Amino acid sequence: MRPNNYFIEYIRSAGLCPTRQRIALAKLLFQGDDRHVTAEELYNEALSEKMKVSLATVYNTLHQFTEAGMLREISVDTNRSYFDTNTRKHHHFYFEKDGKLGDIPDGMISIGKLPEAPNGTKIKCIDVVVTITDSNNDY
Amino acid sequence: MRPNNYFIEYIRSAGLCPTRQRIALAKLLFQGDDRHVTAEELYNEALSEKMKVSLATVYNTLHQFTEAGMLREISVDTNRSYFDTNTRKHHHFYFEKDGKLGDIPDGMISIGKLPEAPNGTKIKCIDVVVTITDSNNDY
DNA sequence: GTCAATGTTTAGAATAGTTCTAAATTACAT
DNA sequence: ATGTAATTTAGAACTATTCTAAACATTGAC
Ligand SMILES: [Mn+2]
Ligand SMILES: [Mn+2]
Ligand SMILES: [Zn+2]
Ligand SMILES: [Zn+2]
Repeated sequence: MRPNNYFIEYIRSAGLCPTRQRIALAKLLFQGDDRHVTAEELYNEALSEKMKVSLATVYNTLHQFTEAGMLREISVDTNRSYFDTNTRKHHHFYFEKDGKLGDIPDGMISIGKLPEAPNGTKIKCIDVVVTITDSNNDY
Repeated sequence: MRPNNYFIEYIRSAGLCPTRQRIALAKLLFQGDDRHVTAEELYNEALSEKMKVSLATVYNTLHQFTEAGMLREISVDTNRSYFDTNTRKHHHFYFEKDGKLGDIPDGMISIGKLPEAPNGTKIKCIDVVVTITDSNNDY
């Protein structure tokens, strides 16, 4: 159970004002284990904890935290964005059935040599997604 | 320049009726080199070739072709779906600047051993996306 | 060929996730 | 405390996509 101050300092050190909403959302995000959330999920958690925060603020905050390197945004499903509290290098399982993401520990997957990025560009990131499907839809 | 009949047979062999719209879209998709298109792009191509087809049909057709294994759907950007005419195993560059995809030939990347899929599930596919960014946004 | 049955297309409405707007509120340096 | 800049908010707007249900095309039997 981290002290309130931990979150305030974390937000401040990212160059953002530690507002009531940002502190509360940071608590939901960074209190426990690493997680993969959608905006809507986080908003609903906030509501059920009786927090006073708007959906727009949840979106703003998720993007600001991402911009600040506290979160990573992941595109696996074209319908919703996922935000990952684990910003270390790692890859993902995508469980199609329930729309959940799971981490694949780094080292579990190795990437061979890559073609060079064209001149004037550079590789920003490499994302591996292993999509998991229910095995009983294959007859 | 493939004959009309080629497309008709291709569509038929996928278990779909070779309708005027499906034939014309198949021509746009499978006439030349492999491509990565969005629904909107394909629709605009169709319009500029004076084809009579609706956007809903473009979406329907892309999904039916995907279902039938003629296309592969790719999620790199949460705002739009890409459809790939190359259904062989291969991975992608994503050029963030212009929203274009490029193929990474298979063999260029190697994936190490993976954790097992949980019981009752199986691995559907493994997708690697190498995001390329303009190198001048890094000071 | 005709015809019925089934499959397909379509325009436009609807949906859903996300972003925008501009007014109200809050944070914080002085 | 006060003023200024940053933040939040409700709701409207936006955009990609899907749905609806009526019109139309394709197919296979005759
Ligand atoms: Mn975003
Ligand atoms: Mn789709
Ligand atoms: Zn993760
Ligand atoms: Zn491809």
